[in-house]
Amino acid sequence: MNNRQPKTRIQQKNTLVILEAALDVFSQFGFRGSTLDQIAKTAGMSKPNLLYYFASKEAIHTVLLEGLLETWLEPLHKLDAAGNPRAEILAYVHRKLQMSRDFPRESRLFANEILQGAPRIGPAIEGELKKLVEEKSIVIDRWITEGKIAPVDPRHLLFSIWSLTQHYADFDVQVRMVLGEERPDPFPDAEAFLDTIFTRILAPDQK
Amino acid sequence: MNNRQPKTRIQQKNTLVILEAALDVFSQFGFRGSTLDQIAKTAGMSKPNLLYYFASKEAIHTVLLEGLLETWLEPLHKLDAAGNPRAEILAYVHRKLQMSRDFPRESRLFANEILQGAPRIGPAIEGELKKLVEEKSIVIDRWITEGKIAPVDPRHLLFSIWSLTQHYADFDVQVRMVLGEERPDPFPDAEAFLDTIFTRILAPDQK
Amino acid sequence: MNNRQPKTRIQQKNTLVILEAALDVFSQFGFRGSTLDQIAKTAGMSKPNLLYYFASKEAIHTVLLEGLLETWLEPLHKLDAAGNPRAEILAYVHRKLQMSRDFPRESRLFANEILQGAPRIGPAIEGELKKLVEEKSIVIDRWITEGKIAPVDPRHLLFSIWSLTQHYADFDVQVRMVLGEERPDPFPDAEAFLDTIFTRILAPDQK
Amino acid sequence: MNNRQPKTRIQQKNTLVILEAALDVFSQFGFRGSTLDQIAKTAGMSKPNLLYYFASKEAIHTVLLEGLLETWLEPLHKLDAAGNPRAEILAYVHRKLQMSRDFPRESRLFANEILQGAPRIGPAIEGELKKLVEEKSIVIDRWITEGKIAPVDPRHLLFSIWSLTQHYADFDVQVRMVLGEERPDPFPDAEAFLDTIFTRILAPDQK
DNA sequence: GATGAATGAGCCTTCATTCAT
DNA sequence: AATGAATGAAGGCTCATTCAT
Repeated sequence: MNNRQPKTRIQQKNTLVILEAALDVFSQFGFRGSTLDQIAKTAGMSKPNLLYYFASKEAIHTVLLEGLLETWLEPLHKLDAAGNPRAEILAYVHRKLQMSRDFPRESRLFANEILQGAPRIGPAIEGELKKLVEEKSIVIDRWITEGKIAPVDPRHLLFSIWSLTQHYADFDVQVRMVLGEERPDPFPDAEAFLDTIFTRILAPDQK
Repeated sequence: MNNRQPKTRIQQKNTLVILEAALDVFSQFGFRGSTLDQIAKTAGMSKPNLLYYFASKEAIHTVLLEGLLETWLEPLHKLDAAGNPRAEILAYVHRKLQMSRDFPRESRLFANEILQGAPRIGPAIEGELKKLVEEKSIVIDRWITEGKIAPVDPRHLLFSIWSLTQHYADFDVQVRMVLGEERPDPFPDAEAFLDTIFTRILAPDQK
Repeated sequence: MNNRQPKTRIQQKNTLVILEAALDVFSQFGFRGSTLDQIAKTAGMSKPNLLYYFASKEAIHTVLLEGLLETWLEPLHKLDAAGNPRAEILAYVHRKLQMSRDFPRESRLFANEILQGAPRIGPAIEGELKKLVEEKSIVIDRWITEGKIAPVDPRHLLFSIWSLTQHYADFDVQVRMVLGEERPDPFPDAEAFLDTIFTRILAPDQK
Repeated sequence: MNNRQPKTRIQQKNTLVILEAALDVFSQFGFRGSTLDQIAKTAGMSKPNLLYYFASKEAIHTVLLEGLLETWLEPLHKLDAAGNPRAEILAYVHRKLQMSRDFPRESRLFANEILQGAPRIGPAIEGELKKLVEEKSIVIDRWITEGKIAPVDPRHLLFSIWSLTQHYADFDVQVRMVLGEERPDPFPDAEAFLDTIFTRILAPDQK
């Protein structure tokens, strides 16, 4: 069963069920800390049946990671050099925060991979991500030169967007524990907060 | 070896060597992804000897975590309600960034624990950390009321400090990969960047 | 599919294809070292389809073995008490060598079974084969008494014929490796050699 | 535990116990047909303890095979070009038969390896064994030229010695079944038989 | 007549832990 | 204070077999 394109409906369904379960487990415990038993149990399937659909534990993990970086890059791709600078950056912040809300497990899967030294996704980071960051940094630098936004290191600006938004996915448990149960959903406040601070950071007429 | 206070020098030394090695390993692979073999090898010790000093794998991990939150809270404790508001907050940012530079493994150990759902450190977060955040939030809120800093959600302000500074430890691999080898040390730029943005965020006379 | 007599042509064909593939695999790796996957792949068939034709892995093996001893005995059966003694024995040697050339896999299947302690074919050996050897030994002993061939232990004579001829099937790999690639077919030389030595062994007028 | 030279007595003992047990099992079922469970049980040890002494199933098998070819070649090495031709060859036959009697499992281990296509010992056969056979074939050819022994293909003569003697180890089960329980030890008769036939084969004054 | 789907049992190996020295 | 020796439990993966279609 190495077919890239599942044929029957049951195959499509089970492949998705497995990936869903694996995302649950890998995003929490990392590759080495996760077991096929956990994934199988979460997927409601026997362990050998898992391996009927994927060749190995590694193969499941690889499939999950393969789609990940692309998904991760996409919001940054949309940053439009021709658009309004501040609006563009704020929109990017919003998109990233939206992803943390909608795909927190993917964010944690990524965080786990990086924490472990990016053994699998490293090449893609040194390749595609680095290239994209350089492209967009040029755009941001131009915006600064044109006086559209306040001067700021474009690379670290991007890092700050990543860390601030992904924090609400990766450290979700901590955020909720600290906020307490009276504030069950941190995202509305987070969105307002990020809006405020990036507006201040980028406002061009400052000293 | 359940003694709280190691007696001989060699015991003290070995205890430290083990904790050092365990920090290396746990911070990279998480609790479940790490093995005693790895720790023993890193510590240059036999596996049974490890367990002569600590009762179990769990025990080593616990000792590491126990000291951790305290270390993590300390810079925030120092935030002085009587000091200059902006200077106090910027100093806190500096201290936290300094910790990311000097103790990146501790930061990753913490990140791993949170990613896994904070099974061990959860109570401390819901207890001490939450309480401290509430205290300091009151201080910050007062500063805002007094017009010393610009209005901002104090809790999310703290989250932003944590995420922005810890990012340089937890995602260090990614940061270095994206910056490339021409910028071998990201921290000086990071410090300047964080200084800039927090100055703008907190500047009181904005709209 | 427990029918002894396959009905349709396609059934007959597939049964043969499976036995052919199984012979390939079993003769090389023995019963326990062989897998249905290997056999199915060699047969160009799915594993469940294999088991549609044969009840189990064991069943395939049994069918192969059942026909085997009969095939193995047949050349000895032909040893004619009324024929010319030396010619009869030499003809038997020839027939056995011919079988090593034409059915090496069957020979190796047999060798594997014996090496493993003859768990399945044991009874047939203690029964039919033993009986046949005793019969023919009496014939050979008579020939010796009559001075037609030189005196020799008839049982060990038969063993020697078996070992010398089957060696060219069972140890084929070694024989070819030792002879090297300049002598691609060992059988012509083997035939001449066996002819020579058995002629000398049986020549009656020796001291 | 990859030390070539076991240090403690218990290590020496256990290493030997394991190799002994592994020889039992591998010689009967081949590499793939054997399980660590069988070996562990035979050795009276737990499976993990086996792997404390040897890195893997493969490693045990390798150690067994490594010593094997050397042991197998040694009797042929002793074939002395300066000795009495017929006596030398008969002595070689005796030595080989003696080995079949004393080390039948080693013989079967070798047979299994060859039957499976010599995947591990192949190189040694194409190397050392082939070279030795060529050397000794030259010696035998000289003996023939000098009229000391009857003309015969020297390579096939060696094959015949191997097959005739090893047969009493590899096919021991069959030999004993055919001879029945009245003749519990086939070796004395075998020795006499081989003596007789090789004497006749090599007698120089024949036509 | 054939195959996709599924699994209990087993296999090799690793792991945390224990015991004896 | 330290390590060689040992193991029950678990982990990833394979295998023969079954079931449904």
